[in-house]
Amino acid sequence: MIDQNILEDAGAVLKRYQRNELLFEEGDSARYYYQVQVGEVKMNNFNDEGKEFIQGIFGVGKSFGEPPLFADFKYPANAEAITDAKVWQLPKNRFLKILEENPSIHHKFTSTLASRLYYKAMMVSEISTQEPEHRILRILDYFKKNSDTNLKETTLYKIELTRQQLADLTGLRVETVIRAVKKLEQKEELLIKDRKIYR
Amino acid sequence: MIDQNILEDAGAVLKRYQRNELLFEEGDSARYYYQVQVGEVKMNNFNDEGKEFIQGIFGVGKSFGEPPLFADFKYPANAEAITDAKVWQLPKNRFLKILEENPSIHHKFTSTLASRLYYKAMMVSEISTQEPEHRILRILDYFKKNSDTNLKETTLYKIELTRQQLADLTGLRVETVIRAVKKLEQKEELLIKDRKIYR
DNA sequence: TTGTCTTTATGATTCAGATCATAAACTGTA
DNA sequence: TACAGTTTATGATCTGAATCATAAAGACAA
Repeated sequence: MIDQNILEDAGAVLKRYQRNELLFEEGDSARYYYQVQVGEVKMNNFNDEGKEFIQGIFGVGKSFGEPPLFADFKYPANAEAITDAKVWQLPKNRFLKILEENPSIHHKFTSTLASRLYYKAMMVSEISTQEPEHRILRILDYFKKNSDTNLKETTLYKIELTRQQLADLTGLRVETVIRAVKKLEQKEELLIKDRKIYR
Repeated sequence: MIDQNILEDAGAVLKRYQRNELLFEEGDSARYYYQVQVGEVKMNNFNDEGKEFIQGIFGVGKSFGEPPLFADFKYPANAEAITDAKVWQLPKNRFLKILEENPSIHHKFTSTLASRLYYKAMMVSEISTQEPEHRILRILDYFKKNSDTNLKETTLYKIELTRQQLADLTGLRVETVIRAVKKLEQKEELLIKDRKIYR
């Protein structure tokens, strides 16, 4: 995340998007740095049959879609507003200039990329070798650990994801997630209250 | 990749490993920067039933295991020598000092991380939504495109991976890879000569 | 309060890829 | 040149998650 004042000074524009609106598509050239001011944005892929896979969900203060600004490739996924949103948009060259002039900001982005690699390494390994219940617990724990609200390990964390989103994040089907979540509730690995999952 | 002279000046040590020897394990703290001088190293995970997933294969000149040096987390996977190998090993703080003092090197690593994110985003999406043949073609094309030997798109590229490695990279079983590869040969999407795959 | 959309729920059936079993082809080496 | 280990190959069977079908519960707006 880059400080709002720095963004404005560099000439960033605050764009509005409606729920379900696309910010960019898989295969597009990367021309801007994006940072969420209000709302939520997801990055996703669709296969030939229309099955969705969610690469990541980005909330307030989070940036996304930077990798192609650092290396030379097209977007590997789409970006879509999950809710109505306001998103800072800064041209690539100005973004890179900020990094050049601020080694500490550059370092923070390197660190962000490293964390995302960690998440992806975890997910790809889970998806390719682990069963549904295992995958779901893993991602729940990841979201809990990386939530902004700093809570102890023992306190319950409310998962702000639908069963469908959990499915699209873990490569499962929504029915499978529903059934797995119920089993996990029976095993007391999680709690369901008002249809919401707590872990 | 960091220039050998810079590595030596910074006090890097060239370590020897035998085929199948472990360099570090999942869960270990990251204390060194690693760069392959001779041979090949893979990073992998095993699930409870012992099924392997290969996160990446790193040949001569390639570095690996840097992400936890930038952010604060444990290794998400093991590192194992595929062949007898010599690997540069440089303590974390000296590695970070090199980056601080050489913005261009820092930028190159950011770019490397971005490329790896691209690979992982591709693989996780493929594995979660695509069929075996599709997955295999995707990874073959990726290896072809990223091979050191610069060849045209039309020339044949020899895949230096066993069926088992392809399976462990794509989350499939070796029998499934063998069968899928044969089908792809029939469809003339690839060529098999002396059991080797060409694409 | 009616109607539309989204989300969660549940049972029945199907099927692709995993698993199991077995062996041939090749590689390296003692 | 025999032998142990690795890699590729192939058929038979199994199984867990996908798929299909259907509906109830909740959210939201008109």
